[in-house]
Amino acid sequence: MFILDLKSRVPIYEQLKNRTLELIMAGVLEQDSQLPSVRSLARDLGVNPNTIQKAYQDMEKEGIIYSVAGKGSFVNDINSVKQKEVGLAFDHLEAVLKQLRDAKADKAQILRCVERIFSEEDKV
Amino acid sequence: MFILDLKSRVPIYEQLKNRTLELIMAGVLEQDSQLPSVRSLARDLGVNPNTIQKAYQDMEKEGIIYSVAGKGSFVNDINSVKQKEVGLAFDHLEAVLKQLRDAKADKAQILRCVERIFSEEDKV
Amino acid sequence: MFILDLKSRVPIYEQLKNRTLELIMAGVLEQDSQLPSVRSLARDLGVNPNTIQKAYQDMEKEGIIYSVAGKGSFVNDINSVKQKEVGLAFDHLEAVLKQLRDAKADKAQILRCVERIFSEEDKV
Amino acid sequence: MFILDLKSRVPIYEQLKNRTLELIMAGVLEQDSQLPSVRSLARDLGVNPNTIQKAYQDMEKEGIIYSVAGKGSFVNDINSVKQKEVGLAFDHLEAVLKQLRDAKADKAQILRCVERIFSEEDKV
DNA sequence: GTGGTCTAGACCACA
DNA sequence: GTGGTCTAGACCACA
Repeated sequence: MFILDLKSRVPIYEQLKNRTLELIMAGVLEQDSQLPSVRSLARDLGVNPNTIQKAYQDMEKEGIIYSVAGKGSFVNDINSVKQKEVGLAFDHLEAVLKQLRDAKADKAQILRCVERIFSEEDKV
Repeated sequence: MFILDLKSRVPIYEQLKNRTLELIMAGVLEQDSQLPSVRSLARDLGVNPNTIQKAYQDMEKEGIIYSVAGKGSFVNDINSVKQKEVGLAFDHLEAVLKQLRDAKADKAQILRCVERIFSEEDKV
Repeated sequence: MFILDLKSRVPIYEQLKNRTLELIMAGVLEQDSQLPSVRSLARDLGVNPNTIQKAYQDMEKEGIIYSVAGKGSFVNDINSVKQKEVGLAFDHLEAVLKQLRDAKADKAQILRCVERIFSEEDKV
Repeated sequence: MFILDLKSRVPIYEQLKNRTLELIMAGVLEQDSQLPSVRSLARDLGVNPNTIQKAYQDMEKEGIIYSVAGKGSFVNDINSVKQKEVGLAFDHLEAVLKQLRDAKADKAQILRCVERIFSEEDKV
């Protein structure tokens, strides 16, 4: 479920956060479902527990997950997370569209791209 | 023409590269037009010459500009640069669209976004 | 393993890149093997860390190595590197042969040279 | 006869020297033939006369040409020049062959390369 | 510990 | 003047 690219320049704890968000957005991780413990995930991924810890702490600060002492970490209310993610994605969309417009890209090609992506299946 | 956000986490030399690409894509910097010299730009922006140097050398390695000692730095053949940039932008577009699709975003809203951006003026 | 000629007009960071390529081509540095850290190599060679950094970053951009902050620098997929290097060497060979041909050099002498080099041992 | 690549990183005065040597090696410039004057060549090439001057001075120091005050610059004894050039070319040949050998390149392919180059016409 | 960014400032070759 | 190389040393994020 969690896969890392150790060669990537993206920090491992960022990869963990991104992957968790992906799993939430895709409905794999549901509200209040438990995340693997810091130690077990560190062991499975062959990574320093501090790195997992940092990812979890970040996500807790951002309201994505919550921790219960002695029990573990759990997925928080999903709707607010989803809403924020979609908002960010629309911001990115705007930025890319502006870039394409300024580069005199073909609007029709962009529309075809939208149709194509939305007619494909989604896989996580 | 060149503006920096010193508070940004984006490295200064990256900002310079991005800005130069923007100016090229917008047609402000034309083929073989001369860029400000390393030292003069450093002075104008209040930045160390080494930082400008790094941006310029990066861009030279990427084929965006060419530098000749004793003469200055100049914009390279623009078509290949433009083509590559548009290709990258479409890659980004695809990624964002997939993200929005997986998040069950409204396709109609995306199409409205495209129309809106393309009906606005572009400013550099 | 790494030796510098400080008197040479060839920049130090270029010498480092060349030497690394030699070690890769000779099979001394294998895929994913770790290079000395920027600081330790700088100390060993009596050179500023920035100079090592420049060599490593160049090689990373050229796809020869990959660097991950906090972990180190490692040799990348070797086959593509080897292929490119051999291609370049053949280009050089062609250029030199043309020069010799134009200078009316003796073809037999060139062939003897080939035989001689290929009957010698290679040392790295 | 003299062509420059202003985008090249090779200094202009080096390009001038290389081109002059090429013309000598190809027999276009014969012994005691006169080179264009510093001023006229500078004008023709759109280059600073100091740059031409530097190339001529270098070549005089290296024994390739000689200057007569008030008359101009002339090609020196050609045999010694040719001999030195061929010597250098063989040094390059050896270096490239060693590189190819260490990279386990195919000797037969190298021999075919020799045959091919020597069966082609030479053009200056 | 690791690599990445940046400043300050020197010295070089070239035009 | 131009860009290119290098030193010395600081501070940062990440593992």
